[in-house]
Amino acid sequence: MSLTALADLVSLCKRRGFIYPGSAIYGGYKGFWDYGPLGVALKRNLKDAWWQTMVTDRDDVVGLDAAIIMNPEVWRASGHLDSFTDPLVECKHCHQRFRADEPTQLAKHEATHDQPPAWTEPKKFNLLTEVLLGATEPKSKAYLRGEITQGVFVNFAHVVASTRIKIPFGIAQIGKAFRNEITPGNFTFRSLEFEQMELEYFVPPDDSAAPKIFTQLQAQRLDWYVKLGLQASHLRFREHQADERAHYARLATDIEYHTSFGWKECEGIHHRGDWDLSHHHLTYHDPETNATYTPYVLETSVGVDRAALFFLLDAYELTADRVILKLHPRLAPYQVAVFPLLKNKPELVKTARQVKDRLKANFRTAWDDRGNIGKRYYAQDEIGTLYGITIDFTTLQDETVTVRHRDTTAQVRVSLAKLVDYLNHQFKA
RNA sequence: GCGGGAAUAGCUCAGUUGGCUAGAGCGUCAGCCUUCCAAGCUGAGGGUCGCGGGUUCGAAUCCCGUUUCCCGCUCCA
Repeated sequence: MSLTALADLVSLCKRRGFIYPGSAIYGGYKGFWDYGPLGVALKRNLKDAWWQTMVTDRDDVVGLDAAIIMNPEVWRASGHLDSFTDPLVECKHCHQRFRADEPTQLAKHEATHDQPPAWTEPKKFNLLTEVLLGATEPKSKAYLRGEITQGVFVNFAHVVASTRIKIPFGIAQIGKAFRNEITPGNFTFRSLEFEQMELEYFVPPDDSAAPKIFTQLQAQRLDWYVKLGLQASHLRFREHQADERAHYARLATDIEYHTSFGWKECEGIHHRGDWDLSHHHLTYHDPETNATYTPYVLETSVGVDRAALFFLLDAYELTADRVILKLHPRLAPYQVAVFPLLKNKPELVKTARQVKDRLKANFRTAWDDRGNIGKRYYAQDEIGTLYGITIDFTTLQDETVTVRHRDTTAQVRVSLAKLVDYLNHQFKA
């Protein structure tokens, strides 16, 4: 299957209310995006699915929601004030910019010029976003969190003390993070404000056991995407080489998705060792062995906006006569839509309303009575609604409705009494 | 930041060598029609032509500045 062109999706997202450019009426604002009615529904469904798998379904994981702004000392201890920077140099011949700390890339570029290499002095870009706090001068400088992870570490001892959870265990969190990216772009793929879903999993500092758990985590995470409908052939792992790992990582693997603009990272899985807890001077006391140690941390960090983008790209299908968004029932903004066959026949509209009211208790349900029936099918296909329920004149006689499937356009008649069961069965399959 | 392209209605665009009240199709809304796969009928609403300055009797159109978007390069959710 061909890859979805990003421009097609951007257009659909704006037109139908998934994602709009940020601050659009003032000309936009680079690196920021707003989610419309359908986009926020998709994103919420995605986060719910993740929380279900990573927290609710597990006995060894608890949730957390830490503050976005923390004591700046957190970022000093975590190493982000020093290491969360990209030293860049610019080639004086062609003005292209490169990371100063990647000699192989620099050498490769130097080879493309006949002239001797000429680089500008390295310039540091700290990715942390500064904020000024305080109602009166002088204000104090703080930072918007550059990753949500640190909120877990600073609460590690609280969670241990206030719950009865024991290592191995995890703390999960979903929330916004901010980075002064040098070049945002590719739609929502890289933006200055973005949302993350992360699990920090604490294990004993055992160098033979931890990598095994790390490997299991990789497999679990890949499986999550496939179960929610991403094509397995569009996903892959990419191991980080030693020289590209983040400052905290002992092992790092990305889950990447195949886009029209290349294989792009969706999720990072890191073996953070004891980097964070030891820098925050945190230890764990094992009540059974009476030992005290600094646990290792295995982390999985999903970019929610990236995942949403990739699910949209993967679901987008352009056929000869329609656009279909083949979203998984778990993720689609609407699961079903209810139509009166004709809107100028009050008895059809009244019955359709009753059906809609009944379904909305069980499913995310849309209503549409514009134009004609084909138009409504088209419009619902385009936003991923799985089933169209049409109330027609036969419904008034025998209490059956037409159920039309998004992907196949096949129709079956189902009795109103069995409709909820029928749909539940379809969504489970 | 550098190179290239662009900005006119919600979307896709037209707008002549500067010159009538800036247009079209689609979409939206209202009404009509329509007994299952959009693009039938009638009407309405919607734009200080990205923003700021300049030239001119007159600027969407010419000049300067600026912002934003798209493609490429470095940026590890």
